[in-house]
Amino acid sequence: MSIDWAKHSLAVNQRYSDSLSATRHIRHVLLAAITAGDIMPGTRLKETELGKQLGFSRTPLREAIAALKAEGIIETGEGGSLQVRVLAYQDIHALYEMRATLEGMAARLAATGASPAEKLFINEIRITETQLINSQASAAALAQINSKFHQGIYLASHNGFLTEALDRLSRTMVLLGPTAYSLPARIQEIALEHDSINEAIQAGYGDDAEAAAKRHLRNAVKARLQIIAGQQRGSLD
Amino acid sequence: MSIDWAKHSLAVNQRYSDSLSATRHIRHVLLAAITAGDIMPGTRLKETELGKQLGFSRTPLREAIAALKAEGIIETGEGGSLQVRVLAYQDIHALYEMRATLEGMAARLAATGASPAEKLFINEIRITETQLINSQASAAALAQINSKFHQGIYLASHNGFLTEALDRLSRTMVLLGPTAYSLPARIQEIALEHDSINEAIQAGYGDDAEAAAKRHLRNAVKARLQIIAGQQRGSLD
DNA sequence: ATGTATACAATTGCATACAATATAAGGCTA
DNA sequence: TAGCCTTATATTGTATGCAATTGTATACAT
Repeated sequence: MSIDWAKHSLAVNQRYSDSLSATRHIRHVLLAAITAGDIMPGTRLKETELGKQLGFSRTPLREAIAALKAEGIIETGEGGSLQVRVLAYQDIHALYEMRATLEGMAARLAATGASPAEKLFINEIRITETQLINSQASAAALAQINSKFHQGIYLASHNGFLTEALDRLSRTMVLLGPTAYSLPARIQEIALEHDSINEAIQAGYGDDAEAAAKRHLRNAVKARLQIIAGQQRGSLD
Repeated sequence: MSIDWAKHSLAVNQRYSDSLSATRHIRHVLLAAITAGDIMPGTRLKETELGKQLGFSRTPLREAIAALKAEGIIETGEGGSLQVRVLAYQDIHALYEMRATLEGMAARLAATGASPAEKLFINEIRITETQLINSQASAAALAQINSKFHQGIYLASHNGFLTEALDRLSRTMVLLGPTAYSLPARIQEIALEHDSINEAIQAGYGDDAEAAAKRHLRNAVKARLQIIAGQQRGSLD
């Protein structure tokens, strides 16, 4: 059975107006497929097969994979075979620990150094988020606005390396599976936590912003563990 | 005029016992050449030329470059041409700001979570460093032991993502040119700063370790700015 | 029946060949 | 002479083919 590559491919083409090179196109499509859960961690990827399915030769495919390997999304298994990276249990803690530190840093920098326009922008996203929650939007829509909120803070930090590191972590996070928005109880909590981050940023309180962001992430781990506990991972395999 | 690739190639082969694939070999050689200053930021890299000089075809070369692009060491200029990344002045601050946060985090985690063996290991490196300084070792030797000291702390943090992020930053730092060990006055300062980091780690004081690491990095920026100011960058280019 | 060796198939790694695009030079016209 | 279009060259992007390595199945021996 095969994956619906056309869907992801189309989405990427729309987003980038068909202007991407094959290598970059493939990279985005693979990330989209992993994010969507079409390819699970541990899945073995065969170059010839993938190339045929995606409609590209192996050369750009291999370049895309080289980039994803450098990012830690794809890893080489035994004997050089390719597979989607499998995160160990303790990796989850390490991942969130990193995010807590970096999100804290970003929130602090946004609070102390964001321009008025950037603060307005962040605040606006917060308002939209509330509206979406109240109108009971889908988990996907909420995840998207959540992503925008955080992204807005990253950019307002005015630190390209920080932004890139956080983007990278986000891409790695997709290996963990469904987002916290699959937990109804968590949605309201997230809104409140975002609120305190936003308020600290708007007021320009660096310490508060950092603390709020760290609290937010600590709670996120908790939610994540709950999700994992819910997935009964059989010992077969 | 050409670069002495054989030297770097040999060094890589020795370090990895010729066991690397062409792609990885090339990646290491390119990094070594950039670190050594044989290829300066902004230098245009031509695939055909590089491939011929390195003795590999363009395919593994391009894969190595794809990985380095993903890491932000190589960038694509106008029209898809390749060049070694050029860091802007403000990038330097962003880079050190990131390192300060992450080194602080690593030092804290090392202080609170390192095993006795790890603490001993870090302490031993510190002792070796002092001996090297007293025997007036070369800047290269000092840079190497410095790297070991920091690496030891990274590993003791028991956080793979943090270690990787810091390694990545270190690799990006080579784009800045010569290390701070080219400043004689800075050498003693570094030793003292390392000492306070080490002491806090040995004592298990997380807060102190983080603070000491951040101080260390703040002073490092200062030294870096001094080096940059020393390089008269004429507008002749 | 189980363990091992060998042969075969599948897959990755690398090299060469071709296509598309950008850069630069030269000539033409205003 | 300046500006622009054309063409030639250089360089990157993609495809295909071959070699080497690894995984797997089958047959044989213990």
